[in-house]
Amino acid sequence: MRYAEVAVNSPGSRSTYCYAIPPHLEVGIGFAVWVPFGSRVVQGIVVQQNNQPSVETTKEIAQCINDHPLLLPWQIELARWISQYYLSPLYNALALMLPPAFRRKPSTYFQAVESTGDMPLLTLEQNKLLEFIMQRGRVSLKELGVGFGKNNAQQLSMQLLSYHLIKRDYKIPQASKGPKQLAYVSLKVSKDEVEAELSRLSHTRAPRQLDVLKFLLKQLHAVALEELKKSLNCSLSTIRALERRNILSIEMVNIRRDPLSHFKTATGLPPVLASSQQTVWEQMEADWDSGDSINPLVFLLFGVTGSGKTEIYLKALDKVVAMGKKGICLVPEIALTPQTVERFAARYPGRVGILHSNLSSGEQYDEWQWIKEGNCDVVIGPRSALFAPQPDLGLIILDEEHGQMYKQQDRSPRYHAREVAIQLAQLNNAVVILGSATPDVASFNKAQSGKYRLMKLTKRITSHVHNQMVTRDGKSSLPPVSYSTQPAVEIVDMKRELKAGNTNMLSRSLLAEMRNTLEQKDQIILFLNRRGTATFVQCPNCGFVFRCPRCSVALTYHSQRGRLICHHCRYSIPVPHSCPSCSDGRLMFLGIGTQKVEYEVRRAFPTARLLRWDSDVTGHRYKHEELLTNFRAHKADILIGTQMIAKGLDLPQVTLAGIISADTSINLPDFRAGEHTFQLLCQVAGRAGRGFKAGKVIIQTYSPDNYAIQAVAKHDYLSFYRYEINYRRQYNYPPFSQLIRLVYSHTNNELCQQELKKLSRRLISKIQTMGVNKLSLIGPMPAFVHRVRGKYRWQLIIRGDNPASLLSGVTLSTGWTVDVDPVGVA
DNA sequence: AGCACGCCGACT
DNA sequence: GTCGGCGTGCTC
Repeated sequence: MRYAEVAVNSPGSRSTYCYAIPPHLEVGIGFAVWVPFGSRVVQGIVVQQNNQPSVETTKEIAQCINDHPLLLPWQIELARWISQYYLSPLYNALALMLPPAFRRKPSTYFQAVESTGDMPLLTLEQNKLLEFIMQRGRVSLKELGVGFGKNNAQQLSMQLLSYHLIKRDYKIPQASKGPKQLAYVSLKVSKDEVEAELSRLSHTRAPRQLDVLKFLLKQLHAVALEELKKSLNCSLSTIRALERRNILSIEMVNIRRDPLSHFKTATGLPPVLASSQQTVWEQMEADWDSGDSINPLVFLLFGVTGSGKTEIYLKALDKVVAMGKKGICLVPEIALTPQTVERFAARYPGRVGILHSNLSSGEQYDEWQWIKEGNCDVVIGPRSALFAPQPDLGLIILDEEHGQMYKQQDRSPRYHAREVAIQLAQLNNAVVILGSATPDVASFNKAQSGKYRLMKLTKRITSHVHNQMVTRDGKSSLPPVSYSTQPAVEIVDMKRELKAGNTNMLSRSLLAEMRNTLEQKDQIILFLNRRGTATFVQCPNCGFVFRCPRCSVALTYHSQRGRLICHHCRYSIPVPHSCPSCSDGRLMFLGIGTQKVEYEVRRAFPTARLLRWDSDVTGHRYKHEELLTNFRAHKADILIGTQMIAKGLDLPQVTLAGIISADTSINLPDFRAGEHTFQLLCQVAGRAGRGFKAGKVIIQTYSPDNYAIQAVAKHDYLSFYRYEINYRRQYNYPPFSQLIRLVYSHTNNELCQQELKKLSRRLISKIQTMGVNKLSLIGPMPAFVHRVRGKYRWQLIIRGDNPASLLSGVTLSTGWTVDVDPVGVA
């Protein structure tokens, strides 16, 4: 007998379970299988095979899900690393690499059994259920739940099962997603035979059949059945009649639902590299080719916005493809980076794969399969695209490597795409390129210490992306590459503005620059990181603030819907007329949001055309692209938006970027607040002056002396970095230590605190017995978002060289989540 | 995730 | 005295 170690799809199962492999099953490492687990049947992945069982009693693997292994050994190895590093169940890590729509849930069925011995005494309800089952023959648990109540049906059936009056089996649903198929019609006989048929038909009363044959004769390829019916306005029976006589055939053909089909891709020629790019590329190639390089070879491509990083990515991809290998390119958010996709698609027409959750599950399935078959030279997508089944992986690119989106926050495994990418590259002997204008402080630190190769692109190249889209004949010439200067940045002290009597959220400087820009017929973007007209509603008399009863965060006023909305759980109430606490009717709508800015701008510039872009603009898949296209086509003068407008947009006609308030992000209770502010402001600032005209940036703030804001004004990453890295060293924050965040969530706040205290005490005593280990605890404290969906959240952070060591042997009860290398305050 | 076991409050 | 709530622990 052979045995398999199986990672099963059941939360909390940290490692694997041992199952016997029945002789008739062809099972090996990487196979997906159905296994009995407790009273259920669950999906599992075979990660190891042995001749001896690892436990005394084993069950047998029920069934294989596929007739071939789904995962390769190196993928299992990668999953093991993720599981170990991020302290997540192995199955969760493996699940990252499984095909889309792999997940299935079997349903339980019951059948009555011929009773052999004495009938045990049954309760009334048990009898009723048994009779129901006997009547129907085979009944699903779900059906029983409808008639008897879910819990009741569960219990009763278990009782009957223990009396051996009924038996249980499972029905595994069909794989939900297969390739999409379309019916195609093609002629089955030679041209001469068709001609003969035509003349025969012309004597009969079958003009429709005649039309169909004539139409098909003119076609070179098979015609989609629907298309044929539509263009000839004929019915299926007409076509069927011809099929019956073997003149034509109807066949199902696999269709690839191409998510790039809506892109009008013109083939692009590689442009001549600017000398700054050339220098960097030569250096990279030298490192790359000098075989003795470390594995994996990681480049940190540090280049200001508009310095031409994408062209370097394409060069690297060219090189990898020339070696017969393929690449993966990660972007922080695919919906917001259509330009990157366009650039790759233009250079590799038909050879670009796209994977992201906005695709329908059918599209995801097709794309996954398409990639697995080796059809894509590069796969572009968000962090999950890292697990695309790209064969012969030679290159992994992380664009905007500092992006917070690269960390999976909401569910286990809470992995960071950068770290996993490096691990993945090591397993495949691939090269990693981390690109950023404002690298993660930890990444830059690694580059400084020589763990990564630092490549600098310091010069800004005037945008020539649009001219680069030349036609297929490639005759149009490229404009000469030129360099442009960084935009001038002005910091406006809003305290002074207030003292001068301007209570408007738009400072005098900003208004003046906006007027100027509009006169020049240039474009403006205004950046703000909040949404809603007012952040919160407060009573001027007693100070009461409207808060979400479940999440404890202030409710946000949305004028369009006329409601106060909780941004965490979508709880909402109609706009109140008076204070519920003191009945005062003079409620204040405080704070600023994109809608409020829009209002103010309209008042100041009534004739300017405005576009507003915030997270309210969602719903449609291509809404973002549409909005961007409109703005780029200069159909509006001013774009007002949140976070989203900061992300890698190339808007050549924008010459003014205004940051309404830099303070929101800088005051967040997070050790990375400075870094995030710097990165955000740099990105916004980078939007101005990407074309041939010089740009201008205005930052409004109440803390004009803050180091991050000062560094943005000087376009000086290095001075920011030096300040930041000293601060991190001084307070022993990453990269000088590692953090693990433990969050406990429960409906009872007191219980939460107790649980935290319990664990905290236990960990403290463990630190003492382990000896001085440079380990410390931060907390317990309420999580930044203290209450979500009716549950309170408290957290405890372990800080040290190896915080995971403190958790070995510690089993956390349900309600705990573990986040290794947490980011943000979420 | 389910499902069973086990320990404390409101009912006949 | 029991029914039933949920906190806890286990599943090869």
